[in-house]
Amino acid sequence: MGTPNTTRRRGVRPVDKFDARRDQLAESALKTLGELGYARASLREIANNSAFSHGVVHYYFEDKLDLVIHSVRYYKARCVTRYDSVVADSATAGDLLDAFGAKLAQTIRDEAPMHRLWYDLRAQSMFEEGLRDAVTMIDKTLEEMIWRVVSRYAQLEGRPAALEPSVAYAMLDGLFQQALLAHAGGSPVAEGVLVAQVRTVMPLMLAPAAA
Amino acid sequence: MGTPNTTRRRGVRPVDKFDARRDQLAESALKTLGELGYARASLREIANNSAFSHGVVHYYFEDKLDLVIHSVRYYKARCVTRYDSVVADSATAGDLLDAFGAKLAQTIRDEAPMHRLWYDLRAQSMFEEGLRDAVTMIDKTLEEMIWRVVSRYAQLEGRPAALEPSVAYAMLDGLFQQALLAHAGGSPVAEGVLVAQVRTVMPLMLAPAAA
DNA sequence: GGATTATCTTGACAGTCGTCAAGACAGTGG
DNA sequence: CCACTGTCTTGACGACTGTCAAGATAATCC
Repeated sequence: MGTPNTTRRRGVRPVDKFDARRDQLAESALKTLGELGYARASLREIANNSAFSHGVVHYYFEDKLDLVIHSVRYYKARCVTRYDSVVADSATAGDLLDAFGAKLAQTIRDEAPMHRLWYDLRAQSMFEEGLRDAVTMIDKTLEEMIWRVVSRYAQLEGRPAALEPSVAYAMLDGLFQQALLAHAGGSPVAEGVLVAQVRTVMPLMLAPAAA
Repeated sequence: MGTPNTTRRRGVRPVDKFDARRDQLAESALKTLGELGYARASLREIANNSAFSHGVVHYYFEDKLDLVIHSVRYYKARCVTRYDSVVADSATAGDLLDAFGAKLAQTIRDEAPMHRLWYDLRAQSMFEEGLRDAVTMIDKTLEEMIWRVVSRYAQLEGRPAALEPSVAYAMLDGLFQQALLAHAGGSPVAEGVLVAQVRTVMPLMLAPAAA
């Protein structure tokens, strides 16, 4: 038997070969989790959708929670930069709204499974203590991601934002969630509706324009 | 063996004795579901928290989904009138905001398990086709419930609402969900924060006051 | 009261789950 | 070449799941 799972630390031989496998398993886990959700995605099914067998999971992870948390952290680390180009490349407030809307629509279209998994886990965290810390942390980084967009929008518009970051995030997240729900229900116009809604709501987040 | 479960129809003997037991089981199911969530609440555990044994569930319900859907429908039918007194009893816009905030805070405090269950089921509906119709329908009635508050608020304020019902609902639902998350995480101020946030956001939903 | 129905309990079924341990295999260092 | 360590597979365990069927109990009707 080799050394146990996550108690393994750098400094021993293969250094990051270990972490690379963890990420590889995380990738496969995300595929299955996005398909089936947290509760129905068994470790056997996750392993089946990978190059390995079901026993290997416990070689790289403490337990199912450890795998799931690592997986969603792994995903959100990439996902959190999704809107940075919107902030960087927009020269006017109108540009920003267009780019933001386009990215939101694309997210609904292309990454629906990942996001329904996120909402699943966030709800589970209210039941499962072990998920709470990771979820809270990720939610905070999402809030900061959204705030970069909103504050840049305020800057381009020349008016200060009138809402706190947490409020802006909660509102946009609510809209996004409804759109995802509609998309999951088969609505082909969910993304378009979301874009229009965001265009309506974003101006309300800034201090009123001087008359 | 008696007649099967839900294929039973009125017109036979006990008429509503059957439905009464269904509601009684739903009540017990809600207790367990609110405690454990959808995935971990087994039929045996639900029956244990009731006056009956685990086999009786299949006498009154087709399967687990049937029980869960009936339970959450049963709850939301009551819950959906929760804010009607806010609408009916408020004489001014300020009164309404106070009453609305107080009810929201009370809901977070007293009915947190029911609402985390609701968010759990709504997320599950994106994975489980069988939940989708019931969830969509309930979500619509919640939207209408919120809209009664918002439109009454607009009326008292003398300004028309500037948002569609779906947008108003999504925004407030997003705020409520964040508050519930914080409450579940142990924050003792979650309700108070929510009240303040709602006070900030509600005016933004109306057309700007004339200068 | 007896017969018939409705209701409820008990016990079992076929699966699935997370977890773990024993051993196979590969690669490396001596 | 041997020993050793890291990696992975296989098979098993106990527990739990939704579902169902057979029989006990209670209620109802003739």
